[in-house]
Amino acid sequence: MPELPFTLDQLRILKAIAAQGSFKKAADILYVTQPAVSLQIQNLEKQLEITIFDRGGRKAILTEAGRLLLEYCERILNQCDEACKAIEDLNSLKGGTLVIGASQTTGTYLMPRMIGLFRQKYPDVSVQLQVHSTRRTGWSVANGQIDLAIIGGQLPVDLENLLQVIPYATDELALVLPSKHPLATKKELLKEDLYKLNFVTLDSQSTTRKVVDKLLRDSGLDIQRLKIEMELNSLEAIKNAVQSGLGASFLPVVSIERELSAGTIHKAFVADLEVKRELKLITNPSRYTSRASEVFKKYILPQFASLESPLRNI
Amino acid sequence: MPELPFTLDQLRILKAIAAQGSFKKAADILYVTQPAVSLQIQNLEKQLEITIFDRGGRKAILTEAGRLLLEYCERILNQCDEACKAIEDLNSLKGGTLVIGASQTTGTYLMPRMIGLFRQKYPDVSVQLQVHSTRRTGWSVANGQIDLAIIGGQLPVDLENLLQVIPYATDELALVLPSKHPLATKKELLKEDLYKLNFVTLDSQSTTRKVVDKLLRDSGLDIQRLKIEMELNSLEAIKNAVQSGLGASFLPVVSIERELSAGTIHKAFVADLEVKRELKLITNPSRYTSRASEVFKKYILPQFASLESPLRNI
DNA sequence: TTATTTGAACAATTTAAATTTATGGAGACT
DNA sequence: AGTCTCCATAAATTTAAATTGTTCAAATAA
Repeated sequence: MPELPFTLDQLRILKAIAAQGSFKKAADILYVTQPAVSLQIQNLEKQLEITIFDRGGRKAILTEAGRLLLEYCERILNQCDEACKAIEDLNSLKGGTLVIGASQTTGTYLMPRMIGLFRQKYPDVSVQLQVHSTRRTGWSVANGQIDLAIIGGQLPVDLENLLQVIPYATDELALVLPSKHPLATKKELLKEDLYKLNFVTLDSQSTTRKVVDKLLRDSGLDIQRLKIEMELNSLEAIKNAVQSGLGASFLPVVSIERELSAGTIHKAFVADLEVKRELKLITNPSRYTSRASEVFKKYILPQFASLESPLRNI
Repeated sequence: MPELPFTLDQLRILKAIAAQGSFKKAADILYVTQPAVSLQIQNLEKQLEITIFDRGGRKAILTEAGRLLLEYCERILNQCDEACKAIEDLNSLKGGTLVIGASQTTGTYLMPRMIGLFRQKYPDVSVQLQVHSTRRTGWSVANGQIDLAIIGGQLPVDLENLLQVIPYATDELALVLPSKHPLATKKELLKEDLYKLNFVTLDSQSTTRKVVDKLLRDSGLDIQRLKIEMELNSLEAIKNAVQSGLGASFLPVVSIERELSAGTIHKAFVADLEVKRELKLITNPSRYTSRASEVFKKYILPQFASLESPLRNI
């Protein structure tokens, strides 16, 4: 109801006249006819109940009220230009924020590399990485706090239906032993051998632990018979424990690349046992996808995706 | 040429939706229908090539780009409101500037009182007083540097036609003597007595001086025979000179009110001689008249105008 | 001076844009 | 499921703005 007493077009015209000192020249610059300019200024004067220009002589000269209005006019138009520029920057990825979610594993070992690559190409987009449980990450994606996320665990069914879940990569969980362990010399272990090992595991709440337990059970192992030396809540801590000879563990291969090449840890093969989990990309299809998110999904993720991932076929 | 990518109305709608969290509620508040709101936002999104709202759920939620735009939006709309307020203040005389011109005499003795009265009623209007020669004042009024002026001299003819000249008041130029002067005792002087006096006058360039000379000449006096003791360029200086007994002078009565009542100066009457000049109000009819100027002319000036002035009949 | 030019105002017509009415579809609440 | 709310869409109407053509006044030039 509180009608605005002027339009941006009118302000633009006002500015042009003030700059040119003439209605006609302003009209030429704005690519309209002179009467259009006259009318708009007349409307402006009528609505504000002021006289803006002295049109007596050859030049149009601002009145006091006109000068006052012009000041605001310039400020307003400047703000408009700035707003446009900001929006353009956002569109061309020269600004904005990308919020990525990840589980402990991917957040620690995969994301830093991806984000590095992204920031190299778009240094003006700030990226935020949120490492949380699969469950919490799922909810954050659902309500828009996170643009996209990669998870390794299973989503609650309600979220599963709400979100777009795309298979992204296979994360192998390798059995690792201290490099000086007696069994480290064997080329291939048997499942039975596992019962002889002392395990250092993640705590039983963690998604990764649950996944490992399930896969071992599925392959016919009795996980109750496995000896658990200790439970830790950090992969790094487990790695250190294994390297110190405290026991064996199932760890994501991405997390032990460096230790393997340094030879400080041993990766064992177990016959007829593959402990693998699917990493999945989750997004919220019912929400706006930012340009940054779009680009990340299209150009960054595929470079790290496994060959079978749908993301490869873009 | 560079078309604006949005209108103030669109920004207003954007703000309302953001505040209400709903297209419909925003429409209600703005007293338009819901489709009008939807269409405008769609136009905005199309023109800026961004998505502004996530319309999935029950609430309309801003996207990142939307939040960015909203920031600017609020700033712009605030500036608009401020501009309106400033203009309103100007209209209601809660702001603005009034520039008044005056000659030495009126500027010194009359204007301060008038301006005081004006400022008492409209303390928010700043008033500027410019004391200049009649000629220069006339030109300033002509080209709009001065809103209105009161002059005592004769304008050049070209200006006379260009400007509106209204008789304002009669300024009597009284013959004043040192109070101890021998002739100060006489009830009435004769014109002949003037030749016996030593005069302290304004310098010959001043308008007041010219007016006095002309009037004396018109009344049959030979101004060559008048003895001029000295020429000063300030009325105050002349007053002091007269009080010190250095000579006589013709001074505007308005400038010696205080001295007369204090008895430090003597006002003499000369038979068959009236030295009076017309003070005139000049304005520029072809220029915009500010509200302040209007009010000053209408309500302040008449209180000091002589009975015959047209200003009285308002 | 008169003639010519230039800039702004005015009126009527055309063109464009925004709003409304009416309707359909998707999600949320009972 | 059924209903309700909210937003999108389409066609029609209303409203506003731009253009064309013309007049008028002031400034410039002959």
